[in-house]
Amino acid sequence: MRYKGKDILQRDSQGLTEEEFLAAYEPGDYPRPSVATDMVIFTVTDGEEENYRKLARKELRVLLIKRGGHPYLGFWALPGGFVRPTETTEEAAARELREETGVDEVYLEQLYTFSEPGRDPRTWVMSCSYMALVDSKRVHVQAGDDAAQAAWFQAAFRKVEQEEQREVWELTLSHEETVLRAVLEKETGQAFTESKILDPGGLAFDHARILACGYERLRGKLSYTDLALHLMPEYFTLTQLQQVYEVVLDREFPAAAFRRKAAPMVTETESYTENEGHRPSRLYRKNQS
Amino acid sequence: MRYKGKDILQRDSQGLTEEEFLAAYEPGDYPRPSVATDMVIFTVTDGEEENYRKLARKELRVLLIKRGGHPYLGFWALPGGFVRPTETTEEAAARELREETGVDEVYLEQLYTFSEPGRDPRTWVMSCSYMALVDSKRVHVQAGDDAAQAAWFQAAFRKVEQEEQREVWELTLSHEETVLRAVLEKETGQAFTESKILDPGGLAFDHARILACGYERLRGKLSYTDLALHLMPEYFTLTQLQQVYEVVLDREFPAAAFRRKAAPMVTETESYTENEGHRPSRLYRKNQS
DNA sequence: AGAATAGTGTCTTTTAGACACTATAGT
DNA sequence: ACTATAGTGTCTAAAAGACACTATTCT
Repeated sequence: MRYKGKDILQRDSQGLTEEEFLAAYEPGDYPRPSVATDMVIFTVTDGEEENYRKLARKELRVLLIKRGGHPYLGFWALPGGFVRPTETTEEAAARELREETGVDEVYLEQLYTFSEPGRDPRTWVMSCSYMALVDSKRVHVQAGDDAAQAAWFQAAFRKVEQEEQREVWELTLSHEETVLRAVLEKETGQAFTESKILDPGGLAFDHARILACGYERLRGKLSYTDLALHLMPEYFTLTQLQQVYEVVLDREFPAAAFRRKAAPMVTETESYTENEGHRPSRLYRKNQS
Repeated sequence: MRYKGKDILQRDSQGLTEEEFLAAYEPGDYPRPSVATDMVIFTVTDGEEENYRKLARKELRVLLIKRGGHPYLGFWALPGGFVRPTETTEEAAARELREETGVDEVYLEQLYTFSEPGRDPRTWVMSCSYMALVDSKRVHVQAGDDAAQAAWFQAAFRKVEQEEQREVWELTLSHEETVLRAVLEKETGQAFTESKILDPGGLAFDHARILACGYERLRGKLSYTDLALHLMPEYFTLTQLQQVYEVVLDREFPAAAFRRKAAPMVTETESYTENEGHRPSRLYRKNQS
């Protein structure tokens, strides 16, 4: 008896108990979709230092994989793969993440399930998408089996047009010489799940929309959760944390107010940065728990 | 050419163009799950009036269907059904909603995709869940084909225990003589998507968890969006709107502050309530757009 | 000394809540 | 006149931003 209070002897209109029903059950020939997971994996890295005593600017990066087979051969795509019958979509995502980046035990959050019948030209494929936040120091990218090439693209996401009811957003992804520029349109007030891809900009499938959803979720939750801490290494300064907020939200914060707001979610340590060419900064860590 | 800038003549490692590849493509025999949608349909109705001149208290209600076949024969379940290959999950949800309640063009939002392999004892079934918000005046419940009985259950959702890292929540659903009481446990800070069902309380499958997710989403978004307006009829008073906030969030608001906050999302009309046994109240409507 | 960042104190502005007060139809 | 709700004005408290000022290490 799987279920508290369930009357296992109750019979249906055919006179069968549930046990008998399940023993006789044959999956009908309703059509079934393939279900894949696609992942938006975010990390924050240091950009170029301009000057020995200036701090390095932070950059938000996303992992993309260059497709080595049809469809979308040669296009850049989010890492992902098919879900197996013995695992949840989240376990599938965690498995893919481990295979692609070698990291385990990272923050993982389901974004949205995309199910437009024509989104994969091969067959009926739904994509259950996830967002992962990883500390760049723990990542070692490995090209997977079917991946021709994997790279961390610097990401930017900006509103480029604002009309009465309609907004146009541009997602720019760059890695060395390669620059991908996707353009999406959405209704004001609506989420990017309903957005229209005006230009996929070299991204495979509907991955521009999935990326936009990941960006939107990250930005939304940053303000009212401690999500940003999952992007930080074990020890970090409050200025580094502030820079992560600034690069993700694409705006600046006054230092005094930021420190007041950040204080309750971090724990102060007795360590300081050294040899930075200026006053040392106290190191903090995520709150215990 | 489906895709701007796509080089349709590029050949893969087998020497095939994408067109040739797709023509030759055979869906492999990877196992595929069935995908269903389950819907948390919320509405707000007037409770009993105690007194001819007192206002009726608002009640939050959820539509449940009594299962007429195995598995979970006789249990109460969320309305739902399987997704067809020609539609998105959202279209499937809208179709179910139309069949069950006769309403069209309502607010519909994807919640989460549940994929635990054992969640349906028949076979591998993922559930892409949706939340719908409908104005109770537009609803006419019709029992569907496979539904023995459909009913609007009054819903309440409360935290009943709070420990260091763990919270226990109780979901109470009542309709006439029937009272369902589900109990869920979750980690503090985590969402109900990851919660554990301690007692399903007479709800089928993992529907207690799906309901909890719907409640959580509704509560979360109420504070920073105009979601509540989808639960309102065309014309309503600010007090009615306030009551919707109060019944959903299970707390009271000071009227002056509430009216300040609500003002920007509604448009004032020149109509007033009549024959209420006290001072008439101005009627408002959702903002144009 | 000078550069660059770390960190704090305090003033102002904004927003949410408290609360008293006035207004008005219906019986 | 009384009941119950509608609606507003104003004070207070809390939080967010502005901004000036001090502190500290490395070159």
